[in-house]
Amino acid sequence: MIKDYFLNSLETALENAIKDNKLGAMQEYTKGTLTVERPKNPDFGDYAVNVSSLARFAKIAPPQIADTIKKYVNDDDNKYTVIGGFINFKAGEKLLSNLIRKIFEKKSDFGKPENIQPEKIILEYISANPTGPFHIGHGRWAAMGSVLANLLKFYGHEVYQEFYINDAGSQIQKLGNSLAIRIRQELGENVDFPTDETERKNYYPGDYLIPVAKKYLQTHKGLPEDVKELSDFAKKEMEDLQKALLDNFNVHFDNFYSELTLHNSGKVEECVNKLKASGKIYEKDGAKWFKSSDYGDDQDRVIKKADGSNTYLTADIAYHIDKLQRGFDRMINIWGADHHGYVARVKASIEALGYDPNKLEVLLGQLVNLVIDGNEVRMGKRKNMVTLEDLINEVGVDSTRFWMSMRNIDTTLDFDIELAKKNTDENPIFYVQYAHARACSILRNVVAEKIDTQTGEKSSAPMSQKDFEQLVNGFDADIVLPTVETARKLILKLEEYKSVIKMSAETRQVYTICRYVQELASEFHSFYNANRVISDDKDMMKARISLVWAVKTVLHNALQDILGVNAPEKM
RNA sequence: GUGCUUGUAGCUCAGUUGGAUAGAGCGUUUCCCUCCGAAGGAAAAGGCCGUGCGUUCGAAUCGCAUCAAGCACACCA
Repeated sequence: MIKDYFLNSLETALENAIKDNKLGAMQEYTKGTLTVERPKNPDFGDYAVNVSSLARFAKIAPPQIADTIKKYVNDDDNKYTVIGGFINFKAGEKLLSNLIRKIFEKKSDFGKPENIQPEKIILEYISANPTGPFHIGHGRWAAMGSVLANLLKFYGHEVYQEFYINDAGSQIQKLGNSLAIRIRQELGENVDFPTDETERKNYYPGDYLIPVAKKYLQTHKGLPEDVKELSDFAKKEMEDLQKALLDNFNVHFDNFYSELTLHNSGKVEECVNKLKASGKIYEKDGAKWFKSSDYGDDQDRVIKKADGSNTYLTADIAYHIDKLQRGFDRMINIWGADHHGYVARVKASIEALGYDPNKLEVLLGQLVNLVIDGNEVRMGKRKNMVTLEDLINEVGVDSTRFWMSMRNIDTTLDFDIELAKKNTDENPIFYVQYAHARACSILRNVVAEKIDTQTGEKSSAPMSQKDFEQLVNGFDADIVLPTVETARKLILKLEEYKSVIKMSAETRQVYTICRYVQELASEFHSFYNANRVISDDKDMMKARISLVWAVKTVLHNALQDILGVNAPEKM
């Protein structure tokens, strides 16, 4: 790639200069000191290296170092200029056109790194209670998680996506009790949820259990003797609902892991025993405590309550140990920021049980605010609850996925419903999809008969289908040469794709892909407005068609394969 | 009170790991279709990078302090 080529060229020049002893005491210099950046001012060039970082080794002023290195560069195809301590690089036509050839060669693999250490990763996200519908906050984890999974897979890792179902504990009983009330209401009884606030907390008074009650009565006469039967019924219904929604949202898990099976299999008890054996458990006030403070947690945690039951943490420890025992190299969890206090204690338990706590990587995500009519509506309050399903129905799958992924995970996300619905450039996903559709449209017109709207006269297509296929399948780098100068910025943006993928995958920040795709679309729209693709100049036309095809390919890859949204050919 | 996250243009946010004159989009103003999708493009205006010290050749970026916002501090899950 262009960037690597430039860096390589400078590094060899530098090494040769050192060999000739032109740069003073460079013993401490190690390869990798030089980094390539984009110059702020495009007049300087396409890429630049600041040699100031070498000054502390060489004890020579940066401009002089730059001059010396430049003298050792042996490359006539590209332009090197020195300004102050910077060596600027302007790629020659050959290098630019080769980049386009690369896209033609690699197609959907363009941007994939050549040699990375593949890891076996288990990615856990959403992990909600099966006690109700998803809210919009879950939507952020769903979108980000599935995009991250796509990204890491594309990057070369093996990714296993898992959803941990919190189906044990008191909330399931609450669910059953709530369903019981809904069923009695269906049977005509005059009952309702308690109005007293503290008592009401023992129920889920949302409307969503009404259809579940109706469904239950289709196969059952009335209330069962044991409320557990209702709990199980409602739980199953909620899980099915959640799974169906995820499917519709283009989020696909490899496994749904039930917390309950963890308890029933004895794995939780086993875990408690192992912790005991490690000597990190003590008793206080009738409960058993894990000395997590020995491993950096700010206080110790209860592992077994005074009544003999396990805490949520205990199960979660067992769950993470189970992941490790299944042989994963790395565990990545996406958790809401409200769980941040939880990270230290889980890591502590992993370490106490003899595993490497660094294998667990927790991505803490800030929450989502809904913006309606320009006003922020804070989520979390029950009365403001908007379900993910409502949101998707309102703004669509693609827009929801994109909006949920487009911000840094560390910042609270303002989801503006009105904007996300718009079919204009105010809505970034639309802008990007439009660029793709426009590229497709041009490629269609290239091989289509032209009809004059005034006279109705038909004229032959600018290019035959056969010639077009030949162009796309047997690409020759020289073809694109005539348009390289006019498309410099666009080609450089295509070049950037690989490093965006790399950075995004390594920092687990998926929003950079969303940004990139907007920037590429923007460069493409500019190019389109400045240059006619279809023209009588056959060489120029071929060159520009190749370029449009390359842009379309990269947009398509990023949209469909990574972001999991449509790359429409028409809209 | 303690911990985590965030303060950058009127609004929403980037800032490639410390480098050249601080960057986009929206909004505002002006211009661009006889012609491949104007659902687009070109340009202008708009900044004490929350505040104050410090670290060094050099800070939006690192450190300390401080102010403001959000979240969390259970034998709940």
